[in-house]
Amino acid sequence: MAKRATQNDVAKLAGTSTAVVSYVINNGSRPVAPETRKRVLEAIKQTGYRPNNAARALLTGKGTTFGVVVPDLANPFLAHMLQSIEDEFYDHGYSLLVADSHDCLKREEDIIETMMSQQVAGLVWYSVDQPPPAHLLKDFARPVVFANACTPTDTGEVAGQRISVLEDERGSAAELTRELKKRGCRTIGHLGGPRGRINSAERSRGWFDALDDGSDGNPEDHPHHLSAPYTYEGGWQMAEHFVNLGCDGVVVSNEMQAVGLMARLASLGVRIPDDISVVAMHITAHAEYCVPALSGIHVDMADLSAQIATSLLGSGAAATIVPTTYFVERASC
Amino acid sequence: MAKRATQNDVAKLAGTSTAVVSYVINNGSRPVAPETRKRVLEAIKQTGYRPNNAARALLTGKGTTFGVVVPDLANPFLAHMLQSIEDEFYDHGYSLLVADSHDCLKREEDIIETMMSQQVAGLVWYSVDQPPPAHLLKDFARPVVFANACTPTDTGEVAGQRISVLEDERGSAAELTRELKKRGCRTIGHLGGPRGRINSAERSRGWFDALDDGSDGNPEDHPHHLSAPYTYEGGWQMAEHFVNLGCDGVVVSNEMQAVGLMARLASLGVRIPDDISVVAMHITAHAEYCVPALSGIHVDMADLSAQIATSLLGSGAAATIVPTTYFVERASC
DNA sequence: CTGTTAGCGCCTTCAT
DNA sequence: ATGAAGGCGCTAACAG
Repeated sequence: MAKRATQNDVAKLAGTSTAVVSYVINNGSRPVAPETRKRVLEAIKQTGYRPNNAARALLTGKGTTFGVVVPDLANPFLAHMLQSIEDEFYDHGYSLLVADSHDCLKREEDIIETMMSQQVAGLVWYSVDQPPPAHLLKDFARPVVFANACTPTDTGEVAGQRISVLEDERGSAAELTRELKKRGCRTIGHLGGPRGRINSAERSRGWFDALDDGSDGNPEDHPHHLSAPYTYEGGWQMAEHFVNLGCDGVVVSNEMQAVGLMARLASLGVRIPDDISVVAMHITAHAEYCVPALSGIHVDMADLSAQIATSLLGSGAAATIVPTTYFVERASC
Repeated sequence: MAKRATQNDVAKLAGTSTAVVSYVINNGSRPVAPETRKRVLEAIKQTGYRPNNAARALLTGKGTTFGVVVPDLANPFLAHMLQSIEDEFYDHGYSLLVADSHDCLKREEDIIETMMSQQVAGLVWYSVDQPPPAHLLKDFARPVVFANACTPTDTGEVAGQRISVLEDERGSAAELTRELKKRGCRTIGHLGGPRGRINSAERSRGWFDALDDGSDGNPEDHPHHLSAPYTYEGGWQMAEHFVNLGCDGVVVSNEMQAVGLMARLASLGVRIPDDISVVAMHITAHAEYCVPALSGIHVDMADLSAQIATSLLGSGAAATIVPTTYFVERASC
């Protein structure tokens, strides 16, 4: 095992000191004579030297790595988000530590702890529950983005900057409902996520707002409201219920659910959109290739990740991020 | 910014030395008096101490992080693979550094370099091209899994252990083709990945084997062979060509392509499987919820990641991994 | 402009 | 069973 070359090796070969090598690497931190720089670069090439990030992180207390925590890597929306964020951070020379909480609070806790241990320079946290257990971040003196905040997260007194992504999920769900109404749907149901989650509740509330059918109280208690996990299977299971309820339109809170629901409707011989229209929150490229193509709310992910990167890397600018979203009409409604 | 507690703080509070704290953490590296251990654990809790992984990595030269490199995080197959690997490594207390090469060689190179800089303890590498540019790993004295090796990767003399995932893609593609024949398909086309990639060529070869129509030469030159990127769009674009070629069956080399292809066929009014049957390589949970449900080759991902983790963590056991695959029949054929 | 030096937090001999 | 001390590779002072 050929040991990896160190700054020392390079310095020796270039006939200079390790400090100068450091200056050359961190291009521009200190002026270096062009001739010396050249010798150093040559020596680096010769030895195949690569800086040791662990050492740098130890010294500066700040790694070149950001952490990303999501509840389900196999969810196309989150996969897309991850990809987009990775892209952005790659451009800035940072790496990503990625973890999947599997929608489990206990595991999420563990992951956050580990990330802190790993000296990440910051965190993107798509939390399982809302509001996120921000106390886990106590004296984590690095910026954190709450990727699914919905509502400003009260983080109290903390060490590092805290940024919330404030998407108007309620407004979007209402918009979807109105789009269905506009197309003549009379009985519009809603498929929400697991009960008790605040972001799911926001979407239910939006649907309820636009329904405006005179009913009152908790949207989740409305007869046309159903709940399921954010999975294909979840949507599949609920499809028949909507048919039985006599719905001619469904607002689905998640793309995976919508795909499962449409597949089941097809197998039941229910026509989309003739018999039932379907629209969904947070659709991805996948939606365009459903049969029929799925309509719904799109998030401008490139824009969102750019904003996330900016706040995480920049000097503590905006404390909230508002994603750009828009309704995309396709054949499903 | 409350500075994070160090071993020193813990030692002081427990009235002992940092060495003992270290012993306690690395449970069992050295015997510690039960009573002392208790005091130390108490002090850890009090101070909120968390080991600094950067320091550990610097000292031992080996981090608690593994790298994963894939060409497209938004590809459901790869997303599933990533999730499965993450799961496995989480269980063993390791974190994952994830990067997306975007199917770009230049970027892949860069990523590999970065990962080495980050002192990863090993690498899972789903390479853009085949064979992978293994020279990038020169004197990387850690285990590496070539996740899409197809054929044993000749790595010459290297520092660390090199493991190849040898899936019989050729055999699987042939199996798919035979399944279509069995169902009465007469003119079976193949949609391959980008030309020139060896793993795509393997699949084409398998289709060609089973076609057995007396034609000769390079499968990619067969009139019923088409190529497209591994995307939804790629499949969509090619659908009409297969219709024009008079195909009544298509073996698709990738799930995303298959989804795009089926969507386009539906929009053309072509019935699946009555007019054309479709089968695909490397399908995921998604396939079950296509309309119609997509048939194809499934990879036992839990098994695969377990094997990957074992070889990466274990003491240099198997140098090759053979994934378990099986054909799943659904409505698309 | 360049060299010297002092640690960052941790683990691992070597003593005790 | 425990403590003291050295050093992993690097950067940030501080000299020159």
